Amino acid sequence: MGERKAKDSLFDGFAEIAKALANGRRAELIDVLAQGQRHVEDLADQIGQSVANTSFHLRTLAAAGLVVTRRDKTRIYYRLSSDRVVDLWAAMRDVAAAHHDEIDALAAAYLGHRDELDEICRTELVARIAAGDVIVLDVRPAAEYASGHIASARSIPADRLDRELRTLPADVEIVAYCRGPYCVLADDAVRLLRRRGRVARRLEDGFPEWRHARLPIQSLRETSTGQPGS
Amino acid sequence: MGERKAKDSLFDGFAEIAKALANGRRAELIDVLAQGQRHVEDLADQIGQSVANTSFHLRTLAAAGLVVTRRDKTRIYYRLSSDRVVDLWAAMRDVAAAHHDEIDALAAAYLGHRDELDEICRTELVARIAAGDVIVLDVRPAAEYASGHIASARSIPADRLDRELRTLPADVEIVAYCRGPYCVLADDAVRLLRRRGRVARRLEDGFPEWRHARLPIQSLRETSTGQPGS
DNA sequence: TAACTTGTCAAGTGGTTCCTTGAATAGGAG
DNA sequence: CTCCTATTCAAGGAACCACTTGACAAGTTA
Repeated sequence: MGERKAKDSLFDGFAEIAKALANGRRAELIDVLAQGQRHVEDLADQIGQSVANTSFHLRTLAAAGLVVTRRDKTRIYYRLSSDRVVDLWAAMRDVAAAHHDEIDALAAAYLGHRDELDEICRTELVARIAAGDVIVLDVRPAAEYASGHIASARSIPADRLDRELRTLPADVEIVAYCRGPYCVLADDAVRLLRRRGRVARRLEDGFPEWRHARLPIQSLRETSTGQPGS
Repeated sequence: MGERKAKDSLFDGFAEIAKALANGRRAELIDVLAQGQRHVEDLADQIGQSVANTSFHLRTLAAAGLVVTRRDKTRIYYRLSSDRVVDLWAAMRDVAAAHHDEIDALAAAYLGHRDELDEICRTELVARIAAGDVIVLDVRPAAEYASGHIASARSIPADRLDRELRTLPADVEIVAYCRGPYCVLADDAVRLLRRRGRVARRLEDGFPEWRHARLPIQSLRETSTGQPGS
């Protein structure tokens, strides 16, 4: 094999990784899987696609080595093959946010205006948790909370928040968080809480970034869920 | 616009970034541009493609915001739009090396066996440079050396090394470096130097990683070349 | 201004990707 | 063993992508 051809093949190999991420639906899958493992039907529902199509996308990701599977009873669970994939996904969002002009407009269209939400940064939240004068609220779906969440956080999925609001003490500030910087769940939660007269803010980014910063986390059913090692 | 549609559009936007990298030739372009700016004809030569096709690929990268252009006299120079793009490229290679089984085989086919080359790590090289008992050799093309190189390094492009060997003192260890972990230039240089009876090793990774580690660098023609700010 | 250089555009061809529909598997449950 | 459920496979059509060739555009130099 010629040197040129060998080099081309190697870089085609690198490009395979990018190809796997080069589709909006697969990007959404990575974003969901960054929260923890999920089964196919669940993922199909998350990205709003047919099960067949979702299965196809998952195989594409698996072929590129970005996700791996595990069977548990009748379900097949997919998860990211390592934290490196989370880093890659974060790097992609960073570049997109910094250099792809359209992204700002698209993010605004999806997320709405964020200026008034007063994000709280991770270090400040750590201090507030230590001081004990704040409630940390995980508004992601229950399965994601089970897979791993901020230590001492309480779970109220976004779609049940209005109903379960009464179970939250009224005189303590609430900090809501969700999947990451491009997830609406915490934004919507903060807006709802404020309409109901609570003092609420949004945590910067989301759970994967908190874990990446090696801040304290917990998970339910430690053995069967949780995140990749390696 | 529905929430689903807005979310899909946003993630399609992220996928645009990956699409730009989802081609081996474009990946090679990024790899070359990580060394510094280059003009189109030069880049076409580097990736072994026609100027027209190279121009097309460069526009694709530019549309995704990964590269920007600057005209200088009759030439148009492309460079990466920021260091974030270098990070993204590094993250991609990391994931590929860790999870895509094929990559190992392809890398071996292109690079040959590296075991015998004894890489030296960056921190060790910093100490050896301070001690002054080593020659650092940049074997990349002259244009890349001019755009930026390890402080105190000397430039002898790989294709001239055999002829200019005599200008190197015989009793000092030589450390060669090039573009990065997937570049053959330093490997070939070390092999050649050893055949000629010199003591030589290869630096881990290459120049972009050295710069990323914020270790001392220099460049010629500081104003017109060099790397992106931001 | 005219001639030249460099880079981009346009059209065409062969190949690949995405998503839908409907059928096939592979395990677990009864 | 048979049924059932979750997932995967296969076929097909519309859309998109890579690379070639040859023409065009935008500057620079004389």
